[in-house]
Amino acid sequence: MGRREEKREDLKARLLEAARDRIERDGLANLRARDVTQDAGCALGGLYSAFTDLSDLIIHVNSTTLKALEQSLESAQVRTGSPTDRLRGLAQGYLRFAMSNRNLWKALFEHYPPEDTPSPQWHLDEHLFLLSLIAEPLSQLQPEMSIEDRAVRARTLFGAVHGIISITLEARFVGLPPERLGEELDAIILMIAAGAASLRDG
Amino acid sequence: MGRREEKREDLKARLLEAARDRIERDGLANLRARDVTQDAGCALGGLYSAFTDLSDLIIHVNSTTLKALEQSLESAQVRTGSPTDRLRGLAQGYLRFAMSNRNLWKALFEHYPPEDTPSPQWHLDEHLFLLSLIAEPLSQLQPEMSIEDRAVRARTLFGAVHGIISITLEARFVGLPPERLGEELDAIILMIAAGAASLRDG
DNA sequence: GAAATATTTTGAACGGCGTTCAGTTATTTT
DNA sequence: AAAATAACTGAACGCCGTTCAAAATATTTC
Repeated sequence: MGRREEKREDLKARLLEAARDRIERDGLANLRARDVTQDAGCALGGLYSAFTDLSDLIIHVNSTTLKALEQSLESAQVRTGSPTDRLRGLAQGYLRFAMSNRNLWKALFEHYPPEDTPSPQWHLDEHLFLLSLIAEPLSQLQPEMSIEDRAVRARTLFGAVHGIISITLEARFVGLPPERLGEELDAIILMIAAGAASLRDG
Repeated sequence: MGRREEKREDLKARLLEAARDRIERDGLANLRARDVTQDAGCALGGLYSAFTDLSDLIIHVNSTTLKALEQSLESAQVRTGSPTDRLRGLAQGYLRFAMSNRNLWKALFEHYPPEDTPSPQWHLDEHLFLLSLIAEPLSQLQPEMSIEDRAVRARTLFGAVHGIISITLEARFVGLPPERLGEELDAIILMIAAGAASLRDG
């Protein structure tokens, strides 16, 4: 029987859960290898038999966070209504997720892998669903745009929405009053959609 | 004579310059107290007589970067032309500064002070010029808006522009192709301005 | 099932880091 | 010039991620 593989997978799962819980509770900056391995019930070195290093473990936590975000955005009714309303729904859904999973969400962007080991391609690819969710309503809003241009524009829109949310929720320097985040986000999407239509139709 | 104060100020200046150079060359993540003090020609402990700690030194570097950004944005001809063009100029100026001072610019947002010592108020206040630069053309674009709402909206616009630039220049996950950053930024500003006008005028 | 072999788990030890502080040196005061 | 005061020095501390020889455990062989 694959008794060995079983235990290995079990250890990975326990470490993943322990790391996730720690990040959720205390934030990524307070994550310690010693804490995680203690919570997972293994020795310090065990981390390095299950994962490459702490960065690899964090990437796997971020991977589960991205899957939860994907679920959250797809289960919202963002596939109905006008293109503009769908974009608004996406932005509000992203905001809702960020607010109710703040530390996990922040960890998505706070973690910098060591310079000699960039994020693996499979993890980079996990972000693409975000862009396809945006690109779809965009194709109705700006049907004359090429697919490539739309892909670029989807990234631009994500950057704008993410930027507004993150300067506020990271609570650094020039953030908005949090209670106005929702309306401002909505206003910007409305302006962009209206502007796109107005520039398109002359 | 104030020989003591002189030397103290001289040490501060040397440390500041050394830290700035290191950040500029190698990025904030590679800044080391031992490197900085060696470059500045003092012992390791000297850092802690001139500044509270390394975080304090970084904040002072970021302060000089903000002043340079302010200079750069104000010397650009962003005080002429239509409100929309002024916003476009600001966004392009911010982009230009970020690209030609990438590591210093990144350090503005990469540095997290220790949790028990948040950024001092004087440094938070140094960011306000950005908002006032934005708020001014905004007051022409949306004259019916209250001052408070405009201040909030200025933060929103900054977040959007900064977000688009930073997801690209930080080269993580969902960035744009860098060569299209300028045009996308411009397109978004144009859409927002056109959208604002169109929603305002019906 | 026992011995031999292969694999995993363990945690003390390592090197690098920011920070401290007692001892030393330099400056100012009397 | 002596005393008083401030500044500078760098070895030492504590914390961190990571390694790896040794111990524990699992698997294979006979």
